[in-house]
Amino acid sequence: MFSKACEYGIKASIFIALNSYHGKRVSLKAIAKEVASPEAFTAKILQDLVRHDIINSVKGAHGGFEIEKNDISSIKLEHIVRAIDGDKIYSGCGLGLQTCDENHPCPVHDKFVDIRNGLKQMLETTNLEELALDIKSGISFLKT
Amino acid sequence: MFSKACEYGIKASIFIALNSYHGKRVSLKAIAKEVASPEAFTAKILQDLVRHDIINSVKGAHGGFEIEKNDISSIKLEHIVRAIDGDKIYSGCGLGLQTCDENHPCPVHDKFVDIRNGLKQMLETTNLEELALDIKSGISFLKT
DNA sequence: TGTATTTCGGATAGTTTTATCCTATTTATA
DNA sequence: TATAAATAGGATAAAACTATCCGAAATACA
Ligand code: FES
Ligand code: FES
Repeated sequence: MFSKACEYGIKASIFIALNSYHGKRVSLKAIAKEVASPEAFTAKILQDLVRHDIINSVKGAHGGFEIEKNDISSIKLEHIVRAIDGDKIYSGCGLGLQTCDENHPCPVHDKFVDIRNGLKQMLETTNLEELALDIKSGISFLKT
Repeated sequence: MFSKACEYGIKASIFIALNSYHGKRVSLKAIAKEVASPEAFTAKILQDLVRHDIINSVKGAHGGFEIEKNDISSIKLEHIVRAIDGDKIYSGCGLGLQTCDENHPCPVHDKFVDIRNGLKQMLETTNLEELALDIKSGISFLKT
C-alpha cells in the first residue's frame, strides 16, 4: 500500500511528535532505533519532510528533529504521504489507465474509487497527535 | 495499490473472458494490443495465470488464451491478485510491522484494517463476468 | 578557538520490479 | 513432411526503490 519510505516517514513523524509534545528534540539515531528503520535511509526521508515544512531540524550538537507543538494536531497523515509518495495514491487509476476519469472509466473504477476515497478520508482526518497519544498510552507500537 | 504486473493481469483476464464468452481464443499479441501492455512482460504474467489454473493456454498455430466459459463468473479478482501479487495485500501491516496483530497493533491498525477489509471484500466479490460485460456494453474501457 | 556532535547532500551500491530478447516446443495446415 | 504460427521458458537488461558511505556544514560547549 505505502512505500517503505512512507512507512518509515510516518512512524518517524509519530515518534518526533510524541517527543516534541514534551519539548524534547530527538536525533536521527534515536528515531531510527525507535522505529526500526535503516539510519541513512531514514535521514533522506526526514530531509524530505523538513523540505516540505512538516518537521523542523536543528543542525549541530544537541540538534535533531522536532515539530512545532501547535502543529502536532494539524499535521495529517495525508501531508506526510503526499510529501513522500506524491499523490499517485489519490489520482491514479487502479488499473493503470493514463487518467482516472468518470467519463472513460476502467472496469473497476466505481469500486476502486470507493476504496480510494475511504483511504483518502482516513489520511485526511488522522492527525499526528492522536497517533502519538496512543503510543504514549501503550495502546499501539512503532516496531516489532 | 496493485503492481504493474497485476494491473496487466487483470486487464488481460477481462479481455480473455470477454472473448471466451463468444468462444473466441485470443493471442498474446492481440491481448497486449488491447490492454496496452508490453508483449513479452504480459507473456510472463499470462504464464503465471495459466500455472495457477485461472486461464488456459493452447500452443501452436491458432493457439492462444481462453477461459472455460463456465468459470468466467466464478473467477474473482482476488484469484488473479493472489496469483500475481501474493497475499501481502491481505496480511501485511500498513506500517511494516513484522505481523499485523490485534494485540500488538501499529498506530494506524484499526483504520488500516477497515480499508483493507473493504478492498478484500471488493476483490472477493467482483467476478470477471461483470467486468467483461461492462467492456462489451461500452460502459468501461481497458486502455488509454 | 578547537572539538565533538549532528544534520545535509552527493555519490554509490544492492535489491526488486518491470521489460526485452532469443531459443525451444507445440500445433494446424498446406 | 515441411512450414508457419503460437506459447514456454531461460537469460539478460533497464528502471525504480531501498539502503549505505563519506565528506561538508552548522552548532554547542569546553
Ligand atoms: S479509471 Fe480506473 S480507477 Fe478510475
Ligand atoms: S499492525 Fe499495522 S496494520 Fe495491523
